[in-house]
Amino acid sequence: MSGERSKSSSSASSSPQEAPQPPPPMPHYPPVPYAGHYPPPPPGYPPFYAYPVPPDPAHHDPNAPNGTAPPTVAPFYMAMPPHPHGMFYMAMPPAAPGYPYPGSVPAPQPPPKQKRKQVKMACTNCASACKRCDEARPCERCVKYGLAETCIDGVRKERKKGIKRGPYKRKNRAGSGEDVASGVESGEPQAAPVPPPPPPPGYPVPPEGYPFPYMYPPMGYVPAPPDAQHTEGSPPNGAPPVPQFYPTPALYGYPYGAYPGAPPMPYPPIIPAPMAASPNGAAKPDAPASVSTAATTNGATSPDASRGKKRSRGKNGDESSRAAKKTKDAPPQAPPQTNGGAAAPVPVGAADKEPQQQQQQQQQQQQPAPPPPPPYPGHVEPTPPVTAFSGPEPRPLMAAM
DNA sequence: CCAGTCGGATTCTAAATTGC
DNA sequence: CAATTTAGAATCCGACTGGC
Repeated sequence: MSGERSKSSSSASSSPQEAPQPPPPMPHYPPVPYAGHYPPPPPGYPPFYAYPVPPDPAHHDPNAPNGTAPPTVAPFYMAMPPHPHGMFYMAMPPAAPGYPYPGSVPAPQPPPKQKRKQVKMACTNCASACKRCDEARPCERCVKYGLAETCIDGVRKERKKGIKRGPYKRKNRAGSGEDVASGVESGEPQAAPVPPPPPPPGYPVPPEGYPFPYMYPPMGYVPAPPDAQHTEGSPPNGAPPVPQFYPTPALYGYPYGAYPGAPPMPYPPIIPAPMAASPNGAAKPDAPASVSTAATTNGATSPDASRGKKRSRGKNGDESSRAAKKTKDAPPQAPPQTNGGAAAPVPVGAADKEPQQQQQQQQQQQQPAPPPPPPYPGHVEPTPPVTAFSGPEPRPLMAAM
């Protein structure tokens, strides 16, 4: 995208060849004075304790990409308090509009960009310089540069007439005028609020006004998902895979110090599964990698990356090029594609995936039965990098009842 | 650092079309 | 004829360069 600051010529600051970057260091979690056993105890253990994942060379996959070493002390896992049988709610804030991660932290919304206001007619000087003008004559800029004498309005070219247009496509107006009025500034048409699904049979109804979504997870341990991360524990020679279990994500699933929006922890190591554990251990290189890649894809999307500019300044393009630009009515170029160019860098798949995932999640939430379908109920899509969580403070991940 | 240059996104606005 | 849609034209943001 874009010349990316074609400074490459001026300052070969960065190495010419993009060497594979090591995965970003794991966030430093504070040491936890817990020396509890590992893996976690069965239900009934004391609430809220954490422990480091012990190094386990036996689980180190020598073939792991990037020579990923087995985790030594991080991540920390935090066990959650036992829940009363029945259910618990996982409080999740409603997804921000357009944010493909329902239940996660609202996307860091950039401050609403102020709409550009332009003058009806820029003076000739400003217009030629492509600079901001104002209504005054002489305009501010001309005064500043001593061009007050020549600060005059340009002449707006007459619009072409007789342009044929196709049939107009009516924009769906939500019927009421109020709608239109309010929609002007609010912008996107908001999807109708979806009523929370009723709790599964046998489960109590969540309290009035409780934030949706909530979960009715199975208690205890659930079978490990048929996830690539865990398939390696399967016995060889085609024997049926040994059922592997691990706690539900609510009981077990967030790194110590997790905060809303933190990247999801990889599936924890298999627990009681007899001698079968993922060679990768808990720290699949994907986890940190996801952070790093996401960081580059999302937050770090350099501002100019979206602009795709190519600046080829002709040496002598001074006024000739300018003239060429200003008289660009001459070449009947391809239609400017009014809106198309603005194509916001929206992750193509994301928008489409969102409803599906939501639906899937909801469906799964309505099935309290232990056997979870492939997409693990608590499965969290790789959260976008939390570059700056500006929330007041970590929210309780869930509220037990 | 500042001014000049300029590609292209954004905004404006008039012509074309629709609906009452 | 007013309202609405469309698209041509203008504005100007922001990246970039060169001079001081």
